[in-house]
Amino acid sequence: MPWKDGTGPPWLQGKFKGCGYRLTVPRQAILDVLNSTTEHLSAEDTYLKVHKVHPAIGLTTVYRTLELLVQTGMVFKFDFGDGRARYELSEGPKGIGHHHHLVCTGCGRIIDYTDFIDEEVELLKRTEKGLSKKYNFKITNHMIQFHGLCEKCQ
Amino acid sequence: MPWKDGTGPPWLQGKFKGCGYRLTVPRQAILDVLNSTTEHLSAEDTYLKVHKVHPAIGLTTVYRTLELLVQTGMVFKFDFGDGRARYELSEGPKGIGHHHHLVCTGCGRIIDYTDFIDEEVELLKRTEKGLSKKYNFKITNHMIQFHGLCEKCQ
DNA sequence: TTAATAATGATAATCATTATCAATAAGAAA
DNA sequence: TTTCTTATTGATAATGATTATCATTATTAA
Ligand SMILES: [Mn+2]
Ligand SMILES: [Mn+2]
Ligand SMILES: [Zn+2]
Ligand SMILES: [Zn+2]
Repeated sequence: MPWKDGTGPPWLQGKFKGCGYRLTVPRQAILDVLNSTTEHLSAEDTYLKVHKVHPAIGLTTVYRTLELLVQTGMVFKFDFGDGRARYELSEGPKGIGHHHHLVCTGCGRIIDYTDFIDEEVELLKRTEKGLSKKYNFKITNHMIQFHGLCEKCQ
Repeated sequence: MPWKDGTGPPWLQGKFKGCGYRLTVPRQAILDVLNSTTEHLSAEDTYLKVHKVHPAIGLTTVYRTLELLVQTGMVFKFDFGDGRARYELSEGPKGIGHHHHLVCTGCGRIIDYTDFIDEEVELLKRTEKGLSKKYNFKITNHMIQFHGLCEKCQ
């Protein structure tokens, strides 16, 4: 979402302040959890992990913070079809970079992949440019998922 | 989902029977509604439209039927971020063919697009082949969304 | 400090989706 | 047809993820 001071899209930490938000203990803790996992955590997953270190932090705050992180572009929110939203740091030191997902419709397993990204990126750029022009749409992000059956499930 | 008699992936109508399911009045009515709109209907949207012609058909049946249609591949289920699932005939006489979506994060507007699909299709094929091999994943479908701000919202 | 305001967390409320289960409808058998 | 067997339906209640409230607490600026 819009950065209140007009700065670019920063990542993590003090970047919060660039939007006029406070980087509080709960927010820091939630960022830490997201930054130290490769899983696709639900709000409750996140809450449980945060809870181990900071038992006082509530589920409501986790929901609120995740939403804030999504709005500021620091976190991506996904729906993999299991009835709860899943969150993932959009970028970070320990995190995997930009990637797409394979979703097993059998067991729900998610595979991050970055293969073929080069070709994809090139095409996506062209596509985004064309779409932006034709539909006068300001594209800020894209989402690609492949659905199918994983090794075990097929 | 799997076709009980081993036939290919058919569309609409009597195709139901190929799976051992009955093409009942409610199911027919729901298919008719989906087949006569270009909107991305939620379960309740669908119910309301069905209700005008068949007031006896209940919301539960709409949910069940939509899920069945999704499982049999006749309908795609989407999450555009507004808290309810959206459904669209995967293919049909009056429907638009395979396409992807532009999602406005401002007002929720959805734009179907088929532009650049040729290039996309080619790349997707290659990508799917590569991913299938590398991860031993049987890919059955893909989902692409571009998120951003529409004309009005930017 | 103190004042002004942003953030938090316990709780209750929403609301889309599912589970139940008795009543019906549809297809097969007689 | 008539009967039998089973799939389907719909009213209702239950579930469960997410949000709204609101009094309390933490943070920042004066
Ligand atoms: Mn991922
Ligand atoms: Mn569409
Ligand atoms: Zn699987
Ligand atoms: Zn818009």
